[in-house]
Order: sequence, then structure tokens, then C-alpha cells
Amino acid sequence: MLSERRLEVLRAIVQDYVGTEEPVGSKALTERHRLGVSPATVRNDMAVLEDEGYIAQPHTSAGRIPTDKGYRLFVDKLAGIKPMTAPEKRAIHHFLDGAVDLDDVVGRTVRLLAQLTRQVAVVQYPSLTRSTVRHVELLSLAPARVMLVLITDTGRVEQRMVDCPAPFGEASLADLRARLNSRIAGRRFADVPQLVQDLPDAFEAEDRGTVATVLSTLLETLVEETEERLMIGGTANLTRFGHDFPLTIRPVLEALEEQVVLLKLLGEVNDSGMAVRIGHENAHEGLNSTSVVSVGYGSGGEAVAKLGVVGPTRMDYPGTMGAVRAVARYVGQILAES
Amino acid sequence: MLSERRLEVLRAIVQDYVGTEEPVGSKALTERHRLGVSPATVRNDMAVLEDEGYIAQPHTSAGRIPTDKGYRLFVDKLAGIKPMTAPEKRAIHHFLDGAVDLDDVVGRTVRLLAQLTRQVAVVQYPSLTRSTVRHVELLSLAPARVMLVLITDTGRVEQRMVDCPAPFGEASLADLRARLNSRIAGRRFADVPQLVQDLPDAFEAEDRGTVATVLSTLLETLVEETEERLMIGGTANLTRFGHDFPLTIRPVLEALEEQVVLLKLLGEVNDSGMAVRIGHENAHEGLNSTSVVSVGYGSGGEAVAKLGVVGPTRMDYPGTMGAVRAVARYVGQILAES
DNA sequence: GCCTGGCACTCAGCGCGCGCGAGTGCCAGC
DNA sequence: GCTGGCACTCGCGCGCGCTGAGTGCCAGGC
Repeated sequence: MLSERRLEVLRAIVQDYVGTEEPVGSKALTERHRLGVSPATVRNDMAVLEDEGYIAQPHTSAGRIPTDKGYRLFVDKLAGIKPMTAPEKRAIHHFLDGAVDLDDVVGRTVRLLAQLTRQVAVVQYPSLTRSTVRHVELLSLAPARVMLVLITDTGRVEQRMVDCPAPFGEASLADLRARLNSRIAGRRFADVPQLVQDLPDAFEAEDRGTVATVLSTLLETLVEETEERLMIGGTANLTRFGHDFPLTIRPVLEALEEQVVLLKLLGEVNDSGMAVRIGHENAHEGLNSTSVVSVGYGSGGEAVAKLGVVGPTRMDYPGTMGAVRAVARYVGQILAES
Repeated sequence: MLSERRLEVLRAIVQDYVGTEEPVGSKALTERHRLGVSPATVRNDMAVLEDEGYIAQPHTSAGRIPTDKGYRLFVDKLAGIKPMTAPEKRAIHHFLDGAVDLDDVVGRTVRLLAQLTRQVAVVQYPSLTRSTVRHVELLSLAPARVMLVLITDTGRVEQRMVDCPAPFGEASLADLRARLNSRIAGRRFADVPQLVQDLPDAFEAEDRGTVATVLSTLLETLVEETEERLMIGGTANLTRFGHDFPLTIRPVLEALEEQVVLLKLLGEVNDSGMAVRIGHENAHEGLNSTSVVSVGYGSGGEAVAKLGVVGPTRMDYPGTMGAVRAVARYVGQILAES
């Protein structure tokens, strides 16, 4: 176990390195932090920290920089989450309050996060599986053509055309609409399949085929749209990632273009808390020199989607975590209100 | 006016520079192109081309590189549009054929374009103003709450909630729905306002308020959603823009995040033909060292939106133009079919 | 036992000078 | 008007030595 002071030294190294982007030496450390010991002592501590794998030297006779393991310890034990200041909070509210629809909320959120953290922001659209159904509407566009509209509690709307096997009367349609809504309105998407399972039985034989078709389209919609959408922004901040960045930036841009990768990235958040994945902790190779801070957000107590930022491992973790948390909370509120 | 041979020299310079990314000298030129004259002659021609502003030297005793003006001449007079080969065409068809909905079409198009040209692709969603109405649907969610759904011929669907000033009966709703559709189905969005102008007059006094509210929401939708969406992709190709690119890439990324800038960029296409904007011809400063190749595409003969690519001024213009044109044509076909 | 000041050592980065060679402009001759 | 020849330019790469931040180690002190 590392002594209190050595932890303090590690913290100082992380803070300085994040600030200056340059390897930090023993002398500079004692000058900038009141550690109460001499550079020589710090050097000894550094040697230990290096042995333990928390810091490393880019080359002999250079200062130390934190390793992924060092950042991990810093995040877990040494740093808290820096709360937003009042003005920052006001700015967040102000920025998000003008949103007119879901797309706008997500768009504003992504821009806001990118701006606050000066990093790349990723926001997932509220997912359907965890949402609940607000309303289902059916309308007939032609005798054997029905349009299915699905409205979620997060304000998302999905529509599908259904070509029916047989003409479907207005009365039957109204009947189906009423039955459907009474069964699934207010229920979670995940529960829908069993709730509608025996619905065709309630209809005349001639309508059963159509009812089944409509239902299967509904279920398809749930599955298909569970394939989640997301929005990213702040890619211009990639240019601040580092000096050697032709090599760094390319794989990151590639990763960001792959929705699947991003979803996995966010997916690794456990539902409640905030997740920080540092450097090689990210499964995707291209992101091995980046860290991801992500958190779930939702309209109620429950998370319906995730958001986060991607930045260099050398990032201001407390500040970033604070910003991410604050934005997630407020977006949750906004979704709840709408 | 430049002699035939000098134009030939310019063409050779552009081709070589695009290929090698290095200033091209007189000797190399005569070796790689059968110009039928000696390096000394080429040098004289080059001096003239430089006087006229078509080429420039990065420094004395280096080869020449084309200026924006040189590229302009090349594109206008010296190079055609390189048609896609049969395998390339097949690949385009294959890639786009699997698309399931509008989002998917646009998404695939942007990926395809980025891949074909190895540059950044931008695709605008089919615009509402130039689209026509396929169908309007009204459905009552509550006595005084109506949902408005608008379906366009390009498959786009927009919906809006309308809070009515007074309860609105099913019969009146059906009446309005029928009248609305008979008036505007198949018509262009731009024409809708006048077509519905006197519609409230056809209703009982008590319903007129509601009808007016619904109509104004409809008109709002047209206006609001004319604010056009677009999708970009292939940003990872930015890393191939040049060696000095920390400086180059940043403003480009910033420009790409601003939808407004991008829309303007594409907007400068005249409706029919293909547009190539080279370097400083782009109004936006950040894009002064990039070229934009764009073209309109549409489901019928008429363009409903635009697409294009953004690349370094040092790009393969004939090839890029060929790819952009081919993709635009095929996307147009797909939209027409669906 | 832990901290400290001192000291010798290491090495990346920087500036300098130099030679190479691609490329140029000019000129006299065909 | 084209060509070969020739002197000139200058960016680039290379090797060199210096500088200084930073280190590891050690002997002495609290």
C-alpha cells in the first residue's frame, strides 16, 4: 500500500501533467505543490510509483507522466467529481431550455457537452426498449394499407406502413386501436410482445391475418429501432489531443464513425453510476490512447440512454465528470417535463 | 490565350502533383509525359504559366504546384469527368440497394461517397420545399388534441401535436382530413399555403378556430422543416489532407460541424449541373485550402437535395466528379422507386 | 529509519554548418 | 522557336556539440 504522501505525489503529478501536457519533474513538483518535502524525497517516491506502474518516463532524464494505471488510481481514490459552479449550471439550463423537440434536445446536448469539456461528445438517443409506450395510432391510408404510429414517453415517434393481407374495415381498425392502447399504453417496450400475444384471438377469422400482420410490424419496429441512434459533436476538439496526433487522431475518427463501436463504448456503463474507461481499458484499439467518461440519463429515476465524452487520457477527470453528470441530470429533467 | 502545348503542360503538372503530392519539375515532366519537347522548353512554358498565375513555386529552386486558378482551368477546360467503370457501378448499386428507409439511404450514400472518393462526404436530406405531399393524416389523441402526420414523396415523415382551442369531433376531423388531402396531395410543398388558405370557410363557425390552428401548424412544419438536415462521413479521410495538417484540419472540422456552413457550401450548386469550388472560391475561410464537388440529386428530373464531397484542392477532380455524379444518379433512382 | 543536500551522469532538443542535388533562368546556337 | 549547356539558388538531411532539466545514488543529519 502506498503511503499518504506518495498518493499525494501521484495526485500532484496527474494534476500538473494534465495542466501542462509535459512530463513533470521532482523539482517542479515541490515548487508548485506544498508537499513539505525536498525534491530528493519526491524522487524516491517517484521511483517507487514507477516501480508500481503508476507513472513512467518517456525517456531517461525526463520527468514522469502518469500511466493508465496511475490515472485509474487518481480517478478512483484521489479525485472527486468537481461540481459545476452556479454560473456554469445556469449556462447549461439556458442552453438546453430552448429545445423544441427530441432531435433538438439531443443536438443541443451534444454541442453543450463538447463545449463544456472541450472534448468529443457522444449522446445516445433515448432507447426504445427501456421507454414506455405513450400511444399507438393506426390509420388506414387505403383499404388494405395501414399506417402504424408509435409515440414514446420520451417524445420519440416512429411510423411504419403495413400492407395488409386483406381489406380491413374502419370498425375493426378502431377496435384494434382501442384494444392495443388499453393493453400497452404506459407499459415498457420490453413487455409489449407478451401483452399482445393473444390479441388476434379476439377478432373475427377474416381479420386475424391483418391483425397479426400489424402486430408483427409493431414488434419489428421495437426490435429494429432498438438499434440505437446517436449523435456526436466537437470533433474539432480532436486537434487538441496531442502533438503527435496524425497517428492518434486517425483511429479515433474512424472509431467515431462506427456507431457500433460507440454504442459499445457507452454500453459499458453500468446503469446507475458514472463510468470512466481509461486508455487500454477501452476494448477498441483505436481508442487506446483516449478515455471515455459516460453516464446514463433518463426521464424518470431510470436511465433510458447514455451520454459521454471521449478525450485524451490526459484529461481533467474531475471537471469532465462534473460536466457530464450535470448535463445528464438536466437532460433527464427536460425529458421528464416534455 | 495559352498555346495548346502550354495547356498540355499545365494538365501534366496537375496530374503529376495530384499523384505525387510533390512539386513537379521540368525534367520529371518530360520524362513522364510524351510532350515531344525538351525540359528547357517546358521551363519556358512554366515561366509563362507562372506569370499568368496558374502555377507557383513553393520556394525558388523547387518544382511548381498548381494554384487555385490553375486547378480552375484544369477542371473547366482540360479534364472531363471520368465515368465509373462497370465494376464500380455494380459496387454502387450493390451498396445502395439494401437500404430500408430514408435514413438508411442517406447513411449508405454518405459512407459510399466517402469510400469511393476517399474524402469527406456530405449528403443533404431531400428537402421538404421541393418535395410533394404524398399524404396528410390527422388523428385525435384526446378531445382537443390532434396529431398531424405529413408524408412526402421521398418517404420522409413529419409529425406534430396540435392543441386545439376547442374540442373537435371525429366527423369534423374526417372532413378536414379528406378536404386537406384532396387539395394538397401530390402538390409541391411550396404551393400548399395558397391551396389551404380558404379552407376554414368550409367549416362551421365553432370548428373554424381549430381548423385554423391545425393549418397553421401544418404551415409551420413546412417552414421549420425546410431547415434542412444533412449527414457527413469519412472525416477520417481528413488525415490524408496533407503533411502540415494540424493547421489545415482544425478549421475544416469546425466548418463541418456547422450545418449552416455546409448547407451554404452545397447551396452554391446551380440546380442542374455539377459544381466544383476550388480553394479560395469557397466563401468560408476554414475551407480555403479545400475543394468542394457537389451536385443536385432528385427522385424525378428535378433536384430535391444536394450531395458532394470536401477534399484537398489537390484532389483527383475527374475521378471525384465521376463518383459524385454516379452516386447522385443512382440515389435519385432509388428515391424515385421507393 | 526517513529525509536532505550534493554530485555525477544521461540524454532529448536545439542550433549550426555543410554538402548534395533537384530545379531554375539565361544564353548562344541551330 | 526549340535546344543543350551552364552557372546559380536553396531546401533538405546529416552530423556535431552544447545546454539544461531531470535522474539515481550516496553520505550525513534529525
